[in-house]
Amino acid sequence: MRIGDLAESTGTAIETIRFYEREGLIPAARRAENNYRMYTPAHAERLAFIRHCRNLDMTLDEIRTLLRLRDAPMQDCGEVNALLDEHIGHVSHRIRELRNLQKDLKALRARCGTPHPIEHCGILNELDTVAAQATPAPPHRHIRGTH
Amino acid sequence: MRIGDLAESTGTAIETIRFYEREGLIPAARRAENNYRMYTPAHAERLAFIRHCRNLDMTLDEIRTLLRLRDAPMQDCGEVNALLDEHIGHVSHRIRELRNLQKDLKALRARCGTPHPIEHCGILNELDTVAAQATPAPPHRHIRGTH
DNA sequence: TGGAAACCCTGAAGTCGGTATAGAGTCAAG
DNA sequence: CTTGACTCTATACCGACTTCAGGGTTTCCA
Repeated sequence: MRIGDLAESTGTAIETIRFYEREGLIPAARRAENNYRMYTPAHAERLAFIRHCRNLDMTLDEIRTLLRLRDAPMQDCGEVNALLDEHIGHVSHRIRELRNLQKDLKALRARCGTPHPIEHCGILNELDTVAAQATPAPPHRHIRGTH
Repeated sequence: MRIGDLAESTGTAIETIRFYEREGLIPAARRAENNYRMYTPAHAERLAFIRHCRNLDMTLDEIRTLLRLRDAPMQDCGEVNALLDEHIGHVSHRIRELRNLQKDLKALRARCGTPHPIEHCGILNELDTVAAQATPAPPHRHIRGTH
């Protein structure tokens, strides 16, 4: 299986696969004579696992931990449970934040029903004067990922 | 007003102020003889505006647009309304996504009530086998911003 | 058979919104 | 006169990729 096939079968961009290899998330593939990467079903399985975790918005570090645990089948899975619980907590927290944000945005939007000259725009005036006490956003947040 | 005063009065890190200057969000400050940046209340106002917008999770590009509109008080503010509506749409969309995510995560978590040996862990098995059809996450999402 | 299209490779830089660090200059107080 | 607080520039770093430049390889179709 070549990298394009693996990409298609797992819904992953080719560059992302090479990136995961560099990051050590998937083992380096055996190379064919022309230096093309050749993959086995085991690679596809592991990559599918990773993509599923990414679909659940886990970080690559979290996924690395899960992979490590998965590769050591002797221990018990308490750590897996804990990681998942923590992740669920992160998501809940972010949802609460975004709901507060939404409340503020809608209140702001209500300041201006129909277009006015800009100098009398309720929205810009509010953004000018009001200190932002509600939901002070921590740095490095993304609402949307595209673009 | 020196940069430290401006930083304190607006709750902005000094490095962030210099970063905004490089990005063209605030005009370059006049320099004192010792090459220190000297700010006026007008700078503080503009920076407060920017920080308020950031607290509402707007991108720097969105803020640039708002600043441009604000600086041209002749036109009407229909574009301001539209930008805000679009932003509210982004936030709503993200909340819906995260709620779906949360549903999936909780279903996954329910697969493993108490620790088992890892090879029988319901969570890892589910992550292995289930294709991720629910909420396929677009790239570049952050649930949490800290760290 | 030839040449274009489709695939693959490496390495490096760009994205976003900052944060952190190194190394140096400036200024006021003790 | 030295200590500490403040400022400056320039550069690198964060996550999770994406994009680009510049090349090699394979496959398809006329």
